[in-house]
Amino acid sequence: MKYAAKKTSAPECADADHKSARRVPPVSDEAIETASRLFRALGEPSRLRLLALLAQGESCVTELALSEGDDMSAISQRLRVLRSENLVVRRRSGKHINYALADQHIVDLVFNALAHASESPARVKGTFTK
Amino acid sequence: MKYAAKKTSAPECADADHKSARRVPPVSDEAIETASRLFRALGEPSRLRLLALLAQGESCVTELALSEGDDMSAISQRLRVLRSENLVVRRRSGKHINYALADQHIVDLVFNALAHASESPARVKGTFTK
DNA sequence: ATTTCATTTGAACAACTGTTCAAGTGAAGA
DNA sequence: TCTTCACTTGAACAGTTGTTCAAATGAAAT
Repeated sequence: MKYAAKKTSAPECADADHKSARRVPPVSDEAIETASRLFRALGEPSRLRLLALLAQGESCVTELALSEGDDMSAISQRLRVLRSENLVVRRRSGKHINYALADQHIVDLVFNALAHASESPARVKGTFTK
Repeated sequence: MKYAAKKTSAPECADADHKSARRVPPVSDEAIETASRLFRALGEPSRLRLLALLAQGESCVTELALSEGDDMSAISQRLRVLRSENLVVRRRSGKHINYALADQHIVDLVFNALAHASESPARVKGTFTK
């Protein structure tokens, strides 16, 4: 059974002094949608690896397929979803089509996450933290 | 059919001068795995909304359920996956259990993505750019 | 002790998404 | 023009994941 939003009296959860915190502009539904699509595109090892490769410089499908040890079709499918979220751009160069990360912002996102991942202490499984 | 990794001669794709680019330490498989799990957890509107709410300050399950107009069970399930990726922490406060974003790093990730999403020009569908 | 309140959990089901493969496209070279 | 090369695409299938609901837990109040 769903609750009615913002209806009943507030359940004074936290001690008042916690409600201070950050001042944040309300987030539009559309921004949420867009951001979560972006994250979802990043949320697949096979695609993230591709981005990590592209972070070293642009590369064509054949080359990526070679690095990944997978066929072009598979790579191309992955690049398709990355492209649909504007994470990568392509341009033709002779017989090949080169892909590159779309912009610095993406580079940062990927590196931040990878950096965080490299130093993060594995997943939590227990019931309660202390 | 899969290609053998790093086998055959390189397919001189890009013009040599593009291969310059960024110098990047190789990324471990584990970092990729961890980072993509993190992204996947963020890649669901329902969960991302929860994080956006928590970005305004800690909150209990009842409160979140009220804001979201959904039942506690649903919220709790979402918090479970957020917690399994260390995105949120919980602590008991009387009868309630309060959740909060795990650390500043997460706050940044969420805001960066939301900011980017708010100014990004929708998804690409066309075949070729230019 | 017993009940109640706040939250968690497991299981089932439906929806979604990644992979695979065969067929299609289109630029470049012969 | 015909062929080849590099890449893309649609469709099918399987594995994954979010939602839902009923039952379980566990701290606090009676």
